[in-house]
Amino acid sequence: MVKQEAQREQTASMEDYLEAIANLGEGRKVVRVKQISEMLGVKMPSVTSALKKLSEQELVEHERYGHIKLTPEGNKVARDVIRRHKALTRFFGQALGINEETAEEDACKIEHVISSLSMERLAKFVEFIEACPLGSANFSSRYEYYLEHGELPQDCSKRSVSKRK
Amino acid sequence: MVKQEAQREQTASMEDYLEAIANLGEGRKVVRVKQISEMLGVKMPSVTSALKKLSEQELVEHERYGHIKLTPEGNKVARDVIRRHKALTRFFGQALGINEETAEEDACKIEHVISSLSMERLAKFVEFIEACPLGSANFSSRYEYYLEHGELPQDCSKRSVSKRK
DNA sequence: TACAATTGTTAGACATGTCTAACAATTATG
DNA sequence: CATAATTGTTAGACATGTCTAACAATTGTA
Repeated sequence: MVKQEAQREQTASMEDYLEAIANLGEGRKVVRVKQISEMLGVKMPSVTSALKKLSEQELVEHERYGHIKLTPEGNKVARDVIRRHKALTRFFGQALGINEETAEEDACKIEHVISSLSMERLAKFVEFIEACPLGSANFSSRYEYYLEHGELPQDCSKRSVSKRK
Repeated sequence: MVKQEAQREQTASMEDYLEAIANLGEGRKVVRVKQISEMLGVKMPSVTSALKKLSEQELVEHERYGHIKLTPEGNKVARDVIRRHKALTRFFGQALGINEETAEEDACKIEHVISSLSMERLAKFVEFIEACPLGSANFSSRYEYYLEHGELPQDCSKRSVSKRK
């Protein structure tokens, strides 16, 4: 029994390659196998092999020893990965206050597995946090208090509940 | 060159097996290969094969045609996966308002890749949202307004900015 | 321009995790 | 309790994606 879905979806690996090529190619810069391999932490033969697969799917143009370039379709996929990546990085960085390096790492993993629905909501969430100074200020200051002290700030209850440690 | 790290980390697959065994074994219920295979959507030989690997690592006790049980170490790993799973489900469900099914799916994927730092923060975030009625009420009502209307509620700015579409 | 250094490719090994087909053990039932 | 149904295992194919080793092309430079 063979999967008969559209087969349009990429694996995490292939998405990584597309993303790397897009990022390296910003501003019409020439993209090299070596750069991709360094960016992704794999050896050059892995890149060559990935480029072959992506060429067959017409997501990448690549000729032996020659140029590497995303096709319009490949670019579309890459842009989408990058969009998810950025939103996730912002979420972990801004909203959760995670350090940049960890935020990046998590974004790199999660970008490949999160559903589009959750992705949209997360993006909206970040937009909201960043755009709504009052809501977010109240929110984040209380949240930070909670993070630091491990208990809720006093103004957190509707009634002035006496519950203190 | 061989990786020389502690080799303690499990793959997503192996974590899934451990998690399934823990869930199926709740309340001392007998765990069967068939159940695991159904729960994870794989065929039985895949389960047998996974059990073999997990036995070698002493995370699972399994004898041919016999009982399947987590070792204390295996249980520890499984509990940790389940903890992440639950926190993520709550985050997507409660905080982002995602439907249960999608929240589950995303949790199942992300639980295997998220860093412990982000995991802790996310859990705290959910705790906060759920525990701080005032902060969260203000926050979520504004957030929901934003989700529904696509623009910020009027009380969102510090100054009464005129910026309306 | 010839040679050296660098970059890229090919071939093939290997690890992981899945599957199907065939067989074996266990369990249920007439 | 004998046989059928179910459950589980083994063997081995296959897909993905990585690697090393060897070789080939390109580029830089004396």
